[in-house]
Amino acid sequence: MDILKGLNQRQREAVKWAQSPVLILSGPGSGKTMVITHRIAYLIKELGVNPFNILAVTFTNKAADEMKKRVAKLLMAGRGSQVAGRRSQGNKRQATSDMPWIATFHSTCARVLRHDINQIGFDRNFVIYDDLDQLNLIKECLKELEIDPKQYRAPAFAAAICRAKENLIDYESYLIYTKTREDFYREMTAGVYEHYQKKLFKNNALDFDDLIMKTVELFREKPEVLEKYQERFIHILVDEYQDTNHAQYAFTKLLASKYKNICVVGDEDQAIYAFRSADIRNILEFEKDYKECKPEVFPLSMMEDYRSTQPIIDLANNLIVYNEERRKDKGKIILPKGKKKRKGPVPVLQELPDELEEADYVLGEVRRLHGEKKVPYHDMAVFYRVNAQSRVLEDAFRKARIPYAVVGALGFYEHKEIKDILAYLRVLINPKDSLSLKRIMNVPPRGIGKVTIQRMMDFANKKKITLWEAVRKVEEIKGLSSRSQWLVKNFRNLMFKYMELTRSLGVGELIKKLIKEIGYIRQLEKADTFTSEMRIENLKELIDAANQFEERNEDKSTQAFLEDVSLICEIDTWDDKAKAVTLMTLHNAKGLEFDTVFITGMEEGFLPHANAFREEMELEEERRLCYVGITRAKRHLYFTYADRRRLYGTTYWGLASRFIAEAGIEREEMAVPRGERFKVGVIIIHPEFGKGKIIKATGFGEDRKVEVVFAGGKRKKLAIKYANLQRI
DNA sequence: GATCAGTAATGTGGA
DNA sequence: ATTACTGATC
Repeated sequence: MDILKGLNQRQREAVKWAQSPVLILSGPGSGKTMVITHRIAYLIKELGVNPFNILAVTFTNKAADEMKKRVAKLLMAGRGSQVAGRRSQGNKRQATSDMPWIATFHSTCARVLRHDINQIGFDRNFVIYDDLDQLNLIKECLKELEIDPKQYRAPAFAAAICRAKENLIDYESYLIYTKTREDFYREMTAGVYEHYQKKLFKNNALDFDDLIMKTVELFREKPEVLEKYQERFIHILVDEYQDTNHAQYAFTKLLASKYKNICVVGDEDQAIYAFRSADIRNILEFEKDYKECKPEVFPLSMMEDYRSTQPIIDLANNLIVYNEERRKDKGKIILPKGKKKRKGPVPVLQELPDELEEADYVLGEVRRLHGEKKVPYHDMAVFYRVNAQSRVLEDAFRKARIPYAVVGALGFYEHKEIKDILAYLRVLINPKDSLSLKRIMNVPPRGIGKVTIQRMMDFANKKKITLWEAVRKVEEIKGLSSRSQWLVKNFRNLMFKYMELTRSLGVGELIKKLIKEIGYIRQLEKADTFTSEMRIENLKELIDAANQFEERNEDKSTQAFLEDVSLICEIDTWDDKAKAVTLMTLHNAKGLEFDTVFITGMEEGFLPHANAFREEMELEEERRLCYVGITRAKRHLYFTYADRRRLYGTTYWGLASRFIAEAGIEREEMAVPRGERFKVGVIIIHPEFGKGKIIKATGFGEDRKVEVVFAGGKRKKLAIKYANLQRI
């Protein structure tokens, strides 16, 4: 039973229980990844499940990679002794890989669609559009629908379409929905959505949300396809279940509906993606969904924390009880491992005059901890709510010559030069991709200007053919000068040549040759601007990445490479072994841990963010975000806020975040004037309701009123004058 | 047709 | 502050 070694009782149960759907509620630092990986290993080694029949879904590639590594390690250990006991569960025909399928939702769906999307009338060679491509395509739609892009913003349509897809609402449904109410704007959105979707189809492209939605569509429309995958993925595990949206929920539900061997792991207190339609109810109501879930056993909650010291755990617990939308059944506060309190330094709260001094303060502490406490740089992180806050911090780190790494901002694959080259690859694979074709036709400049491209597009629209076909038939286009035609023909020959080469060359070699032939680097050198050098470096890195991809993967095709890079996100490429302090948003911080954590910008309007003030639900999400931040810290934790903060060219006058008081981080100066006894954070006893904590306080003296959360979760507004409260 | 300069619009979080 | 778009100039 070596797989169970080193696990506590709860964790063992979670690993072993294979007879029903399983919900595991895992608090921060409770060994969630360990449970998932050990469960996978247990299924394979102890129960004889074929790895081929296991699917584990995560939200980032980084999490997937980490999980793969750990599973591989577990499977390697004691190899040989267990193999004899392995019983294959069907699917003997198919090649058995030693490793289960561990990947993100998006790449899992992409893979399914690569195989079977033709069954619902799509081309299997589709390309994947990122959000910038999406935005450009929507702009095209607006133009064609003659909607004034100044009056109606393209990003607003993009967001609406994303939200719709995340909830599995296709444009037909969206249209029907709008018909039931008189909403001009929604009707317009429905029109854009329809047009956008048809254009995607013409380009043979899918956007991110399509990957999930089309897979669900495929499963629903083709039961035989669904069954194929149900037989393939007999055991399903989902990580970060609290962050699944409706589409992802439907995907897992469909897959699991046959064998019901589904194990989901999550923590609603760490749900921070409602803004992209993650639905916290998925985890709150898991047992309703899966009736076979044994309520006497599950949910299994793991609230023992192996990560943080007691003072940090206390703050996290203090803060999170202010949220109402939580599962009430798990007595949910984090407990230190083994009931033994781990001592540690008291978290620090520091007020600063402005964002520059805030950065200086952080730097000072980084230096001190590095020097005095020997905390390595890579074990420290600075968190902030919005990406824009990173600039000042970066400057400070650069000046101080302390190594740092920013996660976020502009990702490698979002750089213009990289996107240009990738657009070439896309067209080579899928010439129907008119958006990418338009992008590269004159990059680097080869004399094919806007007018020429517009004429070709008009021609294509008139003849109902794609832009690429228009390129092929350029001789037939009237109104183009012979010079233009000649230039287009040259471009066409170039593309023909590379379409051939795509078949014979590896993707690394292909990119290298292509960049050279089109003179991309030459043109950058000529431009010799501030960024040229960096861009050339980036291109070299791209070639590198392609070569590495070929080394690492079985499928070395350009197609596979494109898919890989399309689905990479920023956190995936961040290397935590680098000897650098990490700067990132609170959203990116989930799932990570550091010895030292700085949470900066603890101000009303930033954390909680001003856009979250309207609804209690949104405020709770901000609180969870703060909770996530706090619980990343193993030992040292800092909060900073600035009285005055310049951002986006304006000055914001900051008030200390309400979360500071809620978490019970007190500074002397923060006490209410005239020494009010009943202030926020104070624990009281009420003669009728018992023990509670003050979460809001208004008025002074005789008029003092407080809002209290009582132990059972009840909230009451009380006047000090009448309610006989005792401080404890 | 390419390039540059000035103007206008925008700013939460992300696969 | 940065970027996207427009119009004027080469």
